[in-house]
Amino acid sequence: MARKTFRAPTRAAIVDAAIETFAANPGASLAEVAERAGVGRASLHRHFRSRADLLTAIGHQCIDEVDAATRAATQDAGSARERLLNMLQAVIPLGDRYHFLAQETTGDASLQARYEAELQWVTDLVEALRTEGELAADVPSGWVVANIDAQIWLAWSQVAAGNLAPAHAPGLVFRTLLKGLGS
Amino acid sequence: MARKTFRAPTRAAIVDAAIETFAANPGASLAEVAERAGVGRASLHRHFRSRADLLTAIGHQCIDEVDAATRAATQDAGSARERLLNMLQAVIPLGDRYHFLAQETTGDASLQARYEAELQWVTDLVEALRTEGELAADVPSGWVVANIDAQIWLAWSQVAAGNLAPAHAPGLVFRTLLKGLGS
DNA sequence: CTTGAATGATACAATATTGTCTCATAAGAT
DNA sequence: ATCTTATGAGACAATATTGTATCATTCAAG
Repeated sequence: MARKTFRAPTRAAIVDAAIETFAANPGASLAEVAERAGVGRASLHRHFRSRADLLTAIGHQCIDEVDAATRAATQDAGSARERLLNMLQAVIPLGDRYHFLAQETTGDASLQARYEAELQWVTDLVEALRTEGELAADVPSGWVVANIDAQIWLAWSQVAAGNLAPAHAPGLVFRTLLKGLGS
Repeated sequence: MARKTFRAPTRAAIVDAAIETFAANPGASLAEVAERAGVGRASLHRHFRSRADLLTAIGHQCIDEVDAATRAATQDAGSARERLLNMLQAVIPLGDRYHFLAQETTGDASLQARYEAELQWVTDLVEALRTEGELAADVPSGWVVANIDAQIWLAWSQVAAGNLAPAHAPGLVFRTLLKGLGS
């Protein structure tokens, strides 16, 4: 009963390890995941009946984290512009997590709904940016949304590869999105 | 789709089918590839000893195509700015091909060398852009290179998804890269 | 200390994939 | 027509992965 509260959160450890493992190689075996989690393969199957179960749990975990980080970072923002920058600062470090939201196609309906809600949040942000005159009129909103997604993932991978300082990443993405790379 | 020759040699047909198949699902089986190529699985193995062999052949084929398209499109360009736009026009339609260059990690040394040469071409282009004053001083060249890669793939996938008109894609990417999405 | 739940190790069956092989056949060239 | 070559179909072994089951052990709670 209360036992699980105090014991090491093996379930969460497995999900964490799975996110890291699958981020590096989506085709990785469950044995690799278990090893990375420091857990026997049998225990993994005790927590997650099947590979699909694990993938679904990963999806929910990722949305939980991204949701929480985004909400906390943007609630005090005044303008959409500020909301974008704060969101970038919060989400870029979660790049691997964030990537799952866009990449992994799961059969779970509730997960799909949550992902679309997340996408809608970004779409709303883009519309707010447009209303505030931050966006060029001839740039489609869908392109802006796609670019935000891509830049978050790109920045994370550049940071992970050691090509970009973590502190500089959000500002650089913000600048690239709104003003581009030109002089 | 018009890329497919209607009476291609078997080997080329297999490589084409493999590119399409693996672009959609990198973990696809060789049976799926053979079926898509309209070829028996045994024949596939006659042309390519192993899965790794096929992947290497795909890599070389992709670099061949991207190389040829890039060279043809940029040889008459006067400025680096023009070279960038011409390159985007040539390469974005090859998005699936292009993606392999960045994604598939192969053990083949010669392939690796060719990929790095391709990367160097882009790096040289970026340096030329900088020399011509097209880039902001505070934007690292590595970030520009990474952005060009990402935008090519993004534009291709948006076109493939029907969210972006093929004719608009290169201009939109060019504009996004240099001036961003802001007003 | 005793108990009960969770775990690791291991064996196991079921399945999918890979790569090799054989054989009969179709297509093309001479 | 004959010969050569590539092919498709299928059998086959080897391997990897998945999911289940068993058993001894650990560890914390009572």
